[in-house]
Amino acid sequence: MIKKYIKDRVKETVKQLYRIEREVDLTINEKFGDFSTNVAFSIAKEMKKSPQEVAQEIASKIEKDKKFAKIEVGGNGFLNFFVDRRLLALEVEEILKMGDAYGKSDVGEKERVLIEYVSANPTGPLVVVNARAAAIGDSLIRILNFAGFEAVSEFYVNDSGHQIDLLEQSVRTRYRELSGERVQFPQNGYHGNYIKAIAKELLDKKIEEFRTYPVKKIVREQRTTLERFNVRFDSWVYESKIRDSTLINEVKTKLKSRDMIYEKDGAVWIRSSKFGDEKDRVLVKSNGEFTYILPDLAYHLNKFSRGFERLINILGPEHHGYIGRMKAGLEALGYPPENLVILIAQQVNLIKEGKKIFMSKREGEFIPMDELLDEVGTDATRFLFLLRKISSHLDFDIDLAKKTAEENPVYYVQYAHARICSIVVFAKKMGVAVEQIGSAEMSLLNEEKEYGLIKQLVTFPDIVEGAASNLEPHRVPFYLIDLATTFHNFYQRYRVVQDDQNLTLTRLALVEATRTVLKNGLNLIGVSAPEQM
RNA sequence: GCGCCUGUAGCUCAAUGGAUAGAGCAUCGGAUUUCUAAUCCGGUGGUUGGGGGUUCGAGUCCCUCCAGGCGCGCCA
Repeated sequence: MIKKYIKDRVKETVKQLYRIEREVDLTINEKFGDFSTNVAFSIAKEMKKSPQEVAQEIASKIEKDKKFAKIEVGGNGFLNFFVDRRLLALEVEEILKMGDAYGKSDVGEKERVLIEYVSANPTGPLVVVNARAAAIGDSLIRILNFAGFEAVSEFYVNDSGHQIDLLEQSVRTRYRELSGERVQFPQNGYHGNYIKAIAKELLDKKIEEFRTYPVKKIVREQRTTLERFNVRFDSWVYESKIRDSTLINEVKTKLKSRDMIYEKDGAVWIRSSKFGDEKDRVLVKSNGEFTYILPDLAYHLNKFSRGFERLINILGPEHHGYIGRMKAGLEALGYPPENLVILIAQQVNLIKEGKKIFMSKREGEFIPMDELLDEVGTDATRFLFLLRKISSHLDFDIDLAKKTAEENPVYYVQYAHARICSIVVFAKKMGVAVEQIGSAEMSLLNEEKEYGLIKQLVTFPDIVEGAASNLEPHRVPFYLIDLATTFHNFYQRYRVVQDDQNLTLTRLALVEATRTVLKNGLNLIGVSAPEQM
């Protein structure tokens, strides 16, 4: 907990000297000591002193602490800490002791968060774009829970409305065709082959159920695909249930009592423009049907009523217009809009044979997620999608993905893990008492590369915290690549298993700590940590 | 026309407002009698789309222009 120690020490000193509270961030930069902070800059402004002056004051105050070999003030005002080597080495013991729990924290303060993602219409198989949302959502859940939040995942099944009517008509038509009738295919119907397969199944089983049967089957298949992708939802909520409940009326009544709805042109409107939406929206069409807004508001109210403090929705870019509407709607109902966070996972352009593919589920042109998993694999696909910020647009060349599956950095990280496993196996074979690494003599660590590895390891908890509080899962795989690089470099330069038994045990402890962090990190992004490759 | 997202090395992408903008791929050159060469080391490669501003400090924030993507329905 050396980083925490430095942070606390600086915070405490700042408080004593200037009577103010400051958060302290530590960064690693090889050129400037072990850990650095820029805390003096912000204080300098308030105290009307120069950053160097402030940094010097803090440094002088801490200097007598034996835990630091040296504290330097950079020319511009950075504080650079040089940590006592023995202390750094002890961090390895800490990691081994914590094991699977290393990196966990309680920054989330048990905040109850619901993440809704994928939520694809039950009108066809999941496609490649869904994989991006799935990878992001599932990893966020894992990261948030590791960081002390209470995060739960949910899939909302839109099993009502226009698109389901179309699904029903499409299946019915194919069924009749198969029965030998000549029928016209519905306009805007779903053309995919899976529709014919379902119709065939119905015919074989002699079931004439064109609505609930296809929906159930498609949802079941979507779930199977997600499980293949290491994604499991805590709950599945059906739009039909929300519509049937008393919730819709509650929303209407509540809006009415707050004078948030009115009638115009035979339709019922919500005054969403009062809360920043571009314009008012229709809730009930003049033909009496609901638009999607009413059930969606009811659904979000339902989420809040289950005790969630923050709702996170992961949506595609074509839905960004939805943000203003939904927030305005919630505000009209008296809920603070900032409790709804909508993450737009930017689009995935599929490139095949150098050309962008126009994807339409309705026309039956799309690449199923299952095909991607067959060809690229779960680990590589997850890593590939997570290796980008949520807001970054992404051209996904499926041919290249297949071809470069072997060059995927995920294998680089996994290889580091497998390598360590094989070192341990080798050590055992050589008669090293591997089970005693817990009591290895850490002061035997003596090389800068060894300390460099430790410094990288102790950064992991910060990475998890940062990824959680900023909702940025990509920080984890990037960190893992860095860690693997540091490890491979160390491995190339120094032998772990060698003549000196004590040093062997010490280095085994170091690489085992590395393995622990690699494994914990891979687990956070739902990627496996193989013991051999 | 209005709104959201994006623009960083040849390509794909990083960089809580912090020190000399970093990785991978590609390319060029090296490393293994030893725990996995799916590895390591080094070289080449940049006016961070253009222009202004804010400040101790801007790839990051503000304004403006340019380019690309996506939205702007009583569809979801």
